[in-house]
Amino acid sequence: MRRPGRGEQAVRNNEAILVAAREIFLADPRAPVAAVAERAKVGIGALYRRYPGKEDLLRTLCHDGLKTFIAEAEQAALEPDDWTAFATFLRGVVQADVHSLTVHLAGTFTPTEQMNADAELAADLAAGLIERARPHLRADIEAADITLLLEMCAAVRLPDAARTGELRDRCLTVLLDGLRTAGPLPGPPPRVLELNWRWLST
Amino acid sequence: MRRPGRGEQAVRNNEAILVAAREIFLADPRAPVAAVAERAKVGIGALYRRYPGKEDLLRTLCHDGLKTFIAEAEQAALEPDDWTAFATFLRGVVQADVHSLTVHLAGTFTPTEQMNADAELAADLAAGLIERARPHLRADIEAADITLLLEMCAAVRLPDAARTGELRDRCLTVLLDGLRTAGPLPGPPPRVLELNWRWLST
DNA sequence: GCGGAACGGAACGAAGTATTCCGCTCCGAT
DNA sequence: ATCGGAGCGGAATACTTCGTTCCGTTCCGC
Repeated sequence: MRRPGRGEQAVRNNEAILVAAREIFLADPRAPVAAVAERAKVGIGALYRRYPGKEDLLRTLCHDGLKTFIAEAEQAALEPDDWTAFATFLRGVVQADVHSLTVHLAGTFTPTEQMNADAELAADLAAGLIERARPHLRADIEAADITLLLEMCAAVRLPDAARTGELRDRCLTVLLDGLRTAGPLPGPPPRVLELNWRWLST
Repeated sequence: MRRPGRGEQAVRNNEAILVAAREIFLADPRAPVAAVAERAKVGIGALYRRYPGKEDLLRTLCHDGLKTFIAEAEQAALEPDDWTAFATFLRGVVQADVHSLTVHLAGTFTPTEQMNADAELAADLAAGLIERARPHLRADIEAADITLLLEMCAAVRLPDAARTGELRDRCLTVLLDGLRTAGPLPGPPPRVLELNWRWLST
């Protein structure tokens, strides 16, 4: 079912804009919309035809990331070995770079109802994986700690995306090994509200 | 040796501006200069009397961070136990939040010759501490890896500075434990040029 | 050929912000 | 008392930077 000419271009643009937006906004969350259009090799008009405004584009991007997170969690949950499931989950999420989106774009748009629901689902799935892995984890690790660790991995960032992935995997390995040791951790674990501050209005 | 009146205020402002600038620019590297003045309870004029332009302020701030880094390294090096020296160094640097400055402000100004020299000294001091700790570290850790781990800790950030410090310590503990385990790490370690890309001109 | 869907990108207007400028205040010396 | 000027505050200036709109053009499908 091949779409010829203009129609074909339109379909390609749909994709190209999202890919470009991801690259641009991951590199700089405050980048101008025009930069996305340029990267996508598309006129600004073509972009605004699809998204009523910048905020909608950001929202879509972030929601996509959330869906990826959920998909990774569901995928990893299929793994029978508890620790492997947990590690696979973390590696998948880190490689997908989901948290860069979340961390950088949080607060730049108001989430939809659907996004909130998905976020809750995502949290539940993650909690399940962590619970399964708990026997292998140091005693005082909580789910909220994992969020923090994921954000830490997202902080590893180079101009070269592929290399960034390699280095993140390297860092994540150190973290994972650190999660299995026995000693106590200092201070109380993060509370949910402490992790969600980016979303608080204003 | 008390300085009365205007002179007293001037001295206080010197400090107030730097403290305010640190807080403001750590929270948002692109914050307007006016925000610093407001936070410091100082007129913009008072600020521009001291720094010819925004870039000079940022440079000063970053250079101060570099000096802090050096001081922490020298301080930690006094510790006789190799591992304790290493851990003390990392905890000190993380608590001082040096890397937030580096990571966020890199590229917003051109470094002075003195800064480059200090940066080299800092690298040497850090390398010395890492070398001392090497017997306790997993085999394939390199100095450049430590830079990355410090940047990761800097990514932990909350509105409340004190709480941020607590959580960073928590995360750093996981990392430190991960650094002592035995397994191999995936991928090649970061190269120096990969870590310095933020400084490359435009 | 025609109509309209889709495009590209110039132009517009609202913000935001680095820096300048100037009138005012207060200290210290004469 | 008075005066000079160091230091201050913050309004005004002069741009720059975007988000968004608009319109002429292109290209299919009929």
